[in-house]
Amino acid sequence: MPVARPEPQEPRVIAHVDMDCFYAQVEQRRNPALRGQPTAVVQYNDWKGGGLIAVSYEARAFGVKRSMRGDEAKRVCPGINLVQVPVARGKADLSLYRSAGSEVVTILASKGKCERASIDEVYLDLTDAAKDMLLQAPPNSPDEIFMEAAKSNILGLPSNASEKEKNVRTWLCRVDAEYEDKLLACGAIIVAQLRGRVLEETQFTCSAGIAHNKMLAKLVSGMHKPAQQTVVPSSSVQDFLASLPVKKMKQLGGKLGSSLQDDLGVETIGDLLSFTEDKLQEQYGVNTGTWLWKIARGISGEEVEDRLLPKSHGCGKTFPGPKALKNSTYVKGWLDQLCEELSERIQSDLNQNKRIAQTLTLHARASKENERDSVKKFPSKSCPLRYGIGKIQDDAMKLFESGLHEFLESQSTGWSITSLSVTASKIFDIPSGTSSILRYIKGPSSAASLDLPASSSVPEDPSLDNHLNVTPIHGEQCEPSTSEKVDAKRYSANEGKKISKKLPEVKASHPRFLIL
DNA sequence: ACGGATCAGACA
DNA sequence: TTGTCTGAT
Repeated sequence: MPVARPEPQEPRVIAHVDMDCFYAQVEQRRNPALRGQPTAVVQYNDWKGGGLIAVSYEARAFGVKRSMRGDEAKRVCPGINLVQVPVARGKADLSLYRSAGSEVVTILASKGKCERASIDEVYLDLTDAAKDMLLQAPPNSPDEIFMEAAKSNILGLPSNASEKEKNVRTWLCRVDAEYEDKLLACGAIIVAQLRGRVLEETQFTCSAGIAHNKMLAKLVSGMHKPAQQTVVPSSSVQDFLASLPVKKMKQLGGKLGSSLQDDLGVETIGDLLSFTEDKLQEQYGVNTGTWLWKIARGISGEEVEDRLLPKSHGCGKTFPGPKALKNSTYVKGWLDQLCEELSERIQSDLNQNKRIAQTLTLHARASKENERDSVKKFPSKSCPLRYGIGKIQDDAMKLFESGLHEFLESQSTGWSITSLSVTASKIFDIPSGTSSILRYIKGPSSAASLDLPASSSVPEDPSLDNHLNVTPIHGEQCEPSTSEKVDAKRYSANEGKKISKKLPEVKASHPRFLIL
């Protein structure tokens, strides 16, 4: 459920930057023959030509859409180039796109707070940069960047097609503008500059929205695509929201939005204005109620987080229909593959970013045969994460077995798994520099204390994993793998509570580690 | 009999 | 805190 955040007093300048059909651009950069050609990226192509996950604008012109199948795309656009997502260990491997996304983030983070919102999107807080510009070089002259910014779309600005750019130019450097609008104008110039750098340095185009909060920036970043940006002056907010279909608002694309339509007869955000805050709270609770009341008025206090890296790493695969996994041997095989990729990714995160993941979670979907609509869910399970491919594989399998027993408790003859995933989460920075903060303790086998190699290089070779295993200290009985049988209780929440009472200091912003 | 693979965040 | 659920891309 959405929650309202306290609203900052000072006007902020927030941008949402969104890469245009990102995976398609990545493939077009990789293979120049695809540039300017209708192109789509598909994953797996054995069934109906695979599923489209990105469609170039050349292909969209033919009516090709995401969520089409490769076969269908070929029908509406026979000349389309279908590029497959790389496959590794029998599953789609997105690493190519992840690293391309990192290239972009690195550039976009250079002008202020930057939050990685997804593999191809960021939010920026450009308030300080915009204020600086306003003091030192307020918009006026026709330099190059300014000319780019002049191609912005200004929401609510009357645009006589022919005079549009002139209108935008005058809007951008109005001397009599409100302070807020001047800040936005500076923001637009900064974003134009950043997008220019992204294009120069990566060859990728992106679109952006510039507004006073994240909600509005996000709403308009996709309004003019590709390779364009849109500004939302305060004066245009009410009219804009008034006619905006509720389902278009972030967080209202699902059940909550449907409930607004079905239960309250709300079709547009503007319709929300006729409800009191109390009424909305009564319907949806205090948090969601006040959130709804505020977004109807264009108010959103959500801050841009300073975070360039993901908070978790997950690997998963689905096994649709006939491909469902029907015994533990198959499950083990696929789980091993997934864990191998996961291990590789967290190992890179450790080496490159000095971050350690603390929790391993297993997720599965299952169906039971022979049972009238058995919609019982397969329970997800987690445990302390121990580094090293073999350990992760062992632990993941134990988690699966634990979940499977619970799943089958009621009864049932046959089961089959239709999706599997493993996730590493609770990722902490390793405080660098003064290693005195860190307390590394050798495991039970030997009792000396130990430091991370000062060179800061951590072995990436998986074969070395055995020598360096880092585990959060409160994962005391961190091994499901030592013993022959593992009781599901071992993973229960109670254990953790006891331990954290014993060691209250682990609640600090960084964990203490055990090296086995 | 799932668009698929990932992510984030709120709630109990 | 774990696990569930929602929502987004």
